[in-house]
Amino acid sequence: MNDRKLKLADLAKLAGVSTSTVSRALNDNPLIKQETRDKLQQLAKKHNFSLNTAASRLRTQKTNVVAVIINLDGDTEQSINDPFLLKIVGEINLALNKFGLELLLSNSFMASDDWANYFINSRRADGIIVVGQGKSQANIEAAASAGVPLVVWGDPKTPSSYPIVGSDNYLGGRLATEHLLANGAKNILFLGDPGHAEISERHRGYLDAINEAKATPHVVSIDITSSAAYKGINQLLVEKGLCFDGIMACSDMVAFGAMKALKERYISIPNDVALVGFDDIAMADISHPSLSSIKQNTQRASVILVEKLLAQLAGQSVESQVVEIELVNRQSSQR
Amino acid sequence: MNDRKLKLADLAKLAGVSTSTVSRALNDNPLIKQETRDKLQQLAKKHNFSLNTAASRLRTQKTNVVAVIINLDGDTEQSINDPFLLKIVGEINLALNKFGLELLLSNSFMASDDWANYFINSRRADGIIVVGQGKSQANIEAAASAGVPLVVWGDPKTPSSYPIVGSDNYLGGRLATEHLLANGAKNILFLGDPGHAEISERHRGYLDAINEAKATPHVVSIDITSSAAYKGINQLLVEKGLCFDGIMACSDMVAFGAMKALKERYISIPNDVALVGFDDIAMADISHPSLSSIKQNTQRASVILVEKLLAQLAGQSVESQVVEIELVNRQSSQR
DNA sequence: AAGATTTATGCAAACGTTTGCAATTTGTTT
DNA sequence: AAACAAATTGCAAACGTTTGCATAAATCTT
Repeated sequence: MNDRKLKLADLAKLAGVSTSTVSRALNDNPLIKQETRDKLQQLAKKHNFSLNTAASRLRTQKTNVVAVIINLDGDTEQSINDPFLLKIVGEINLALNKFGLELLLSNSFMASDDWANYFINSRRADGIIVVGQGKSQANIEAAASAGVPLVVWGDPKTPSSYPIVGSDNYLGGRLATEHLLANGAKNILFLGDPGHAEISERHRGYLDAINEAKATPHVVSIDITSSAAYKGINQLLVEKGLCFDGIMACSDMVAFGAMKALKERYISIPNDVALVGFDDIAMADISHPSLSSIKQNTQRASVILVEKLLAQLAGQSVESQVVEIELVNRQSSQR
Repeated sequence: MNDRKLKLADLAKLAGVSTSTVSRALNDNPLIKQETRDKLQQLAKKHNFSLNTAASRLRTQKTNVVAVIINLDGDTEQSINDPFLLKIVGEINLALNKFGLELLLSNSFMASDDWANYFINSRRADGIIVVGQGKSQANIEAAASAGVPLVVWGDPKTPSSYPIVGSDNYLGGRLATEHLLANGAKNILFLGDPGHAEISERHRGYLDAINEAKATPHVVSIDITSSAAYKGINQLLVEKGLCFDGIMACSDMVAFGAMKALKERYISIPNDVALVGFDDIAMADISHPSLSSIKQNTQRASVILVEKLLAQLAGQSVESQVVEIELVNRQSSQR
């Protein structure tokens, strides 16, 4: 770094014009003659100039920043390490960049009660994307009705005053279960936590499919982590033996936990037990047997989340939206 | 939201004091009488007041924001989905929060050449944490010597003018290999890309261990993804048959790719081939067989990264640092 | 009890942009 | 060529904090 930081005024002096002109030129304002704009933009590039965002945010009252909050329930172990959550964050980041926005990441602020205030009132960000409804929707509802620009990744069918974007979890649960039934499974376990918003929908889908097939539902309610799944299936096997021949797991990580418990007892997947997961994380394809799963279109969902947030910031009213979902058929359910 | 946004001046009027007093009180400045401070802080809380960060950043020239850049090589497929990279980001976020800093996430800006300028000159962030050296260190070097406050997660033994924090990759490679040798493996493959900074160190460790044991090294050079590993091992098996009895994989994801190829051919792990990965991601524990791996202490590393960045911002000169590393012994290498 | 300290508060000038309005230049019409 | 319209630029006032310095109030000193 040669000299100290240039400001707009310095650049203006260098070019022999006013700061207003430079400001407008750099923002490509058509008020300024094209020729002047080009010249000034080149000059800026040459001197490695960039606007002071603090000043410009102060003046415009806009930040072009979106806060992304990973909303983990305090009482679950589903952690920041969950590959699916992190995948979503990655996708959201790309989507935001596409719109010229930046991503302020937060995973611990949801706990403090005034998170909305913290981000919005303080003008740290223009809006908030919450990843995951968890069990505590009241929290979000309060912020939304207080006027905080807010969109949520979660279950779009949850009634809410804020827009929720997410997969058709009901359909996902149904598809997975029907697929297991079609592959000859009769006693299908639902493995997950039906108290959790998104998962309760998957559970509904599971139940409907089971009932239509006149089969018997059986829910193993566990915390949504692989280790809880491992323990849960293990315990079930110990207590009741192999009393099932299919598992609909509420996430891929949960499915892997179950898979481990089964493999350890030499129970064949998919022959003895057929297995379908949810999320279609990278690992699903690389595990052995590969894991059939319900694929959520996170990429599309991320773009929609951002669009809805922008629309909301522009004063439009926005609705929840379902994004398509797809069964990816792999070895774990094939027979 | 009832009325429009409060500012410092409004709060001051409400309390019947000057804005200076309120400002100082909210920043817990000892110039202000304790009693007054308490009173004003309560008032602020009551009215849900928070400072406009744009204004305060403009005035103080500090943002308390750190930009985190995920540095992916353009030509590798090691993607934003790599669980390990994302895990690190999560840990860094926690570490930053601990110091009262915020995290601005970026995974696509490394491509544009003036990223440092973009973040620092524009006062979007006070400093930068780059996750991963990739193959393009020149890029970072240039920024660092231009005076950009910068720390890197990578291989600390790489000579550099900027501080690098990371695991003892050489030792990791050595430990993994020695462990395989101790478990009776004679022909151990190194699976990974020795052109990559961190991995080249692991490779060195591998080589030294192999040579000391008077064994023969064999490198399968692949892109560091599970699918490349899968294909690589598959191809090797097709062309030369089972010509090895141990694999040191340069990451867990790579190990899983290899594992799949082996399992598909009913090659037993660990009996026919012993396997050790690197990173110790969550999946290592839940796979079957569970994957032995070299565990990187990402939590500690993250704190150190932040501390070093802060020290650098305070004008101190900082050095690269190695964080401890540990072999986690699981089924995939046990015999 | 009056001066000398110490403690607590207020004044006002920055920080670097953006933008409504006024002023200037250029082009168009009669 | 004068009068008008359109295009281009500049002036100056915000945006909401923080902080050096000056001032006022309280405490101490002799």
